[in-house]
Amino acid sequence: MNEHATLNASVFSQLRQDILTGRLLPGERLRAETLRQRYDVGGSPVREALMRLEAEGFVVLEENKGFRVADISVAHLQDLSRTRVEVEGLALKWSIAKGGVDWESAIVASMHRLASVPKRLDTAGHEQNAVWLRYHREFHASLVAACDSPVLLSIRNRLFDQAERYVALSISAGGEVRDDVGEHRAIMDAVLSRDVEMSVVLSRRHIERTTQKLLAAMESRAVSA
Amino acid sequence: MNEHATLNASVFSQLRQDILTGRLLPGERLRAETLRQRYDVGGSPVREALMRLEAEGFVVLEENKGFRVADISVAHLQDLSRTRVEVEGLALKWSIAKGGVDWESAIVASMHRLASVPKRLDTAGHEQNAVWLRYHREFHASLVAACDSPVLLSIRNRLFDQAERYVALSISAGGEVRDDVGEHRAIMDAVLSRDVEMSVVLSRRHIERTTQKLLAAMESRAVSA
DNA sequence: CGTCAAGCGATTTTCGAAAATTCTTCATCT
DNA sequence: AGATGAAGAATTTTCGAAAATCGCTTGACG
Repeated sequence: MNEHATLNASVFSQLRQDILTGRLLPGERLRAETLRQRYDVGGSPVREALMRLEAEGFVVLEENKGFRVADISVAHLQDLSRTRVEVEGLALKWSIAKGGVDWESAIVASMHRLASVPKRLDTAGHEQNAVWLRYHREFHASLVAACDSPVLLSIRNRLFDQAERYVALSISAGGEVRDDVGEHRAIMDAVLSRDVEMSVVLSRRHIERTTQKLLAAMESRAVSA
Repeated sequence: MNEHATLNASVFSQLRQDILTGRLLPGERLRAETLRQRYDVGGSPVREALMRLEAEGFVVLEENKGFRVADISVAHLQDLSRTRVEVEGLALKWSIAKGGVDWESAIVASMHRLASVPKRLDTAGHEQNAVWLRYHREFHASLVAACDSPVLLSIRNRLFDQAERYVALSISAGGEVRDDVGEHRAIMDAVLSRDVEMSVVLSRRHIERTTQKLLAAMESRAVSA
């Protein structure tokens, strides 16, 4: 894809992806030598990538003791959820206020794409999970795309990614992800009819329900690796 | 202070401070060699610190072309402000809901400290400006300290720091900062009487008024260095 | 038997120099 | 004159090794 990118950037996105999709587990130690081999680069790019990820909250640095993948916890997921409900709601509100026709069509388009992914996901190939996750992210992104606030959007995206890590971990640990096409369509309808109140409520419920599933999944199996 | 910290951490906080207080100006180029001399360290700590600052939005990296101090703009300040009003309001709401007596006393204490700083600040020593800025930050932090949401708080802090950069730049460019003890006391009273509605409104007005002053200052003198 | 300290191996952190890239200058050609 | 492009300078990016730090083992001593 992006072949001419700098090594640091490449390691950054790979590492980020590996953490986000659960290929690197929460709490896992990130030894410099191991990572250098894994991505076939020197120490500097690795270290720089880790620093960026630390600022984004995907990685934790204990001084002179090295990096670890950020831990997950019930408390953190709940906190994330609470905050996300508010931020997503706000972004939705602003987006509805400012969105035009092209914004609407983009929503319809991404909804269509999301709905096109086959339903059974849990035990099906990782391939399809990845596709669904991508369309799902893009659908939700399209809803708030018109909010016209880079600051708010970057916050939203950060929170979304953090939450998606829990989803990915829950999937990769054998959990099934609900593909509530209906739920998404309801949100879309509310948004397209410019019903702020309803949109925010449905968005909140959507997030809260997902959180409930994730919490259940976390409690069922031992949380710690 | 923290003598045993790692070099990277030291450079990070110094660099951050230099940007936040306007010793390094928006858009200014950050050459590796210059910074190495300035902080008397090798290239690695500098680079790593810059990467972290980039993720925090204080620095911009153009690949293979180096780092620059993040630009400021009217649009960004307005966006920041709008977002901050909402986030700060939410944090206030949650804090009021959960705060106990110790939270209240901490607020009273920091209000007292803030009010103790002499009024005339503009042309007075940089020293006093720094003290006021610190007490000001601590006062506002104490208001939301009980919100019990690390996620929301970290967002709030990030936004606060970004906004403070505009304040510092406006001061260092010769502007005067209003020290509205009354305004702060009004917020405190509303918060301590657990009047969420009033607290949020006053908080909003406080932020918006500051923003107006900053915008005026930005337009009066040429924005670009 | 337990505690403490010294030493050793493993790991992180930092440096200095090599490799790669971008920017500048200047000569050449149309 | 203007455009083109190739050599050289400045700067960023990356590497590999040195320096510093941490954690553990081992052995001495109370």
